[in-house]
Amino acid sequence: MKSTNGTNHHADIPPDTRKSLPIALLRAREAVMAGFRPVLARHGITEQQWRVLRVLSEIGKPLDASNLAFRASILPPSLTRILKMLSERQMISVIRDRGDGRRVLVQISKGGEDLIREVAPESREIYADLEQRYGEDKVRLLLEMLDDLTTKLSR
Amino acid sequence: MKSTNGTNHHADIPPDTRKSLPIALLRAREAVMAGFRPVLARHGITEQQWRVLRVLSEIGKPLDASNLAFRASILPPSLTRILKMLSERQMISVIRDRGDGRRVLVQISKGGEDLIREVAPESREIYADLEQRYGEDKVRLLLEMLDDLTTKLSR
DNA sequence: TCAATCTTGTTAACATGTTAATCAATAATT
DNA sequence: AATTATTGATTAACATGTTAACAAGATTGA
Repeated sequence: MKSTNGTNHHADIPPDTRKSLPIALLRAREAVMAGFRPVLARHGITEQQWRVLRVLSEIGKPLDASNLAFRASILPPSLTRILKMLSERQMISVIRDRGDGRRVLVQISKGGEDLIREVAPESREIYADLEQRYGEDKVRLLLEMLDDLTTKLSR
Repeated sequence: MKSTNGTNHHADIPPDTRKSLPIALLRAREAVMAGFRPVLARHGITEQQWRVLRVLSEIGKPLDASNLAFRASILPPSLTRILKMLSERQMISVIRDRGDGRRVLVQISKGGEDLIREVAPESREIYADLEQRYGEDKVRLLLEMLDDLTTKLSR
């Protein structure tokens, strides 16, 4: 039994924060977003709103809220609030499903598409800089490992 | 120029969410925390409060708020609120620095240490299960890559 | 058919994230 | 010493995360 940092006299209970996967993921995400957030902020949009718009743009057709929430990795209660915002700002259109009165169908509108076209160049620039700093192949490998981890833990 | 998902007719603007590092990091973190959160919830504590307690326990001596915020990866405004909670629940003690009246010194107290001892076994169990599912060596490699990424982007 | 159940989305309540403004204490400058 | 600038922490304001409860529409089964 050995202590890894010299200051924790509880031995290995718990592992120190440098070896914590949740914290490492949080910090990495924070470091990545530090480059992106200013770009989005300049366009008056949050990271989550951006994710919603991107998913809708990729899909290209009306999507119900549950599916949208899943694809954008946003919880339903948050999505409800975000849809209200984006709808007021004319970036999306929200209508009730004719066949199933519970469902809400969301579609990107012209305002949203315009915003995406505005932000995309800057976004790609940031991402290119990231790949250049960290290594294009390492980014690919990291993505693969993260996806693998997510898959293996979701069962 | 090729489309990667068949539905995005904006070509490569922007890369689809499956290849997005921020989202991959978010999902991975979410998958990891899904196992961990119930444990903390059973003990009536949030993930961030747990991080604060762990850092204080590892350090083992009074720490000023700025340092604590940095080590726990929590922003100062959030930390202020968290310290108030933990202090009311007798998990930490907060005093002003004698030498520098601006600083606040935080130290874990008996209640906090007790909680850590309670949660630690379950925590290790979850982490062990994670390592077993994903692979011990892959966890190490992933931690290393994340740390590398964070470092390279923070300059 | 109709009551029980399930599903979808929303609301509620509280905690944290995020940025900007503020306040008090210290340090720096003249 | 008095003024100014900087620093550390807090407060404010708004957006999201998180869990639980809820409401309304759809399904099921007796």
